[in-house]
Amino acid sequence: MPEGLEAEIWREAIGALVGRGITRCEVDRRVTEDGLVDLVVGASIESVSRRGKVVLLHLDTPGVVGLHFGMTGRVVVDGRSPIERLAYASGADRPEWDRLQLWTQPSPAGAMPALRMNDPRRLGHVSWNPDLDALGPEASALTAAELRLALAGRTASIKPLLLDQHVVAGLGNLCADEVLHASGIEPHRSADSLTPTETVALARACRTRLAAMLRRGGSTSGRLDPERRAGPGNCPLDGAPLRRASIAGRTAVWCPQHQQ
DNA sequence: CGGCATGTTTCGCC
DNA sequence: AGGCGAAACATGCC
Repeated sequence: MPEGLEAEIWREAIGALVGRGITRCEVDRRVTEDGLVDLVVGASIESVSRRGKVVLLHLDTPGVVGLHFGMTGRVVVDGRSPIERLAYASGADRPEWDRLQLWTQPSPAGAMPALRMNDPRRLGHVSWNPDLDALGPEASALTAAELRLALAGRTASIKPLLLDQHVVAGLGNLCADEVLHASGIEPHRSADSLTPTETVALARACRTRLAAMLRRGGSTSGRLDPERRAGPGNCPLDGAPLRRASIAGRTAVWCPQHQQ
């Protein structure tokens, strides 16, 4: 489930913890940086931010906790899940899948943790002072100039490049298909074949489509999503049968009619 | 049972 | 050297 949009939804929800002190922390050591527990207990959460798909808890200690969600991670804040509809998790939420639990003062009702990250597949991780320098520009605010620079000299297909967080940060598989669909670019196209007009359109699609999908609930709320679920259906823009193929190991869905 | 999954890192091969 | 694609990782679900 988690792409940059889900990270943004969770960032906002975790904002409810700003000003609280961390009284207790339990982690799954297999996905947590060594020593993190001792560093966070006793600290207060000063702010919560996001970079790409990473949610950042800024502490007064100081230091930063980075939450990365992999493919199946999700967040529960004060016992509430900010995203209810989980395509891959189908609502299951077993205690043995908890990878991080934070208790705070003030605390929510009962003895429940204020923040819990639950991740069955364990591809997510919890880091201390994550290095964010290598990340590309933010997809949700991507300018044409930033995209042009990010793609300069690259010859690979545009779809896998958009998924590379060093090139652009925040896009996942569903959103990458969505912005290519919206800007009329075929996913196999090599980056150096894009015209200036296409680059402008693609950057704009990142801003407008991601904003629209965020309002509608996240990365499963794109125009392609209903078709995607039911098998590659028809293009919501022109009705042509959608095509599905694996590109660089990930499923791509596109419209052969208007994506050239 | 086989195949697939909203992600990242690592490994060979150009 | 640097970029690319495939494989690996770990686990649940259809």
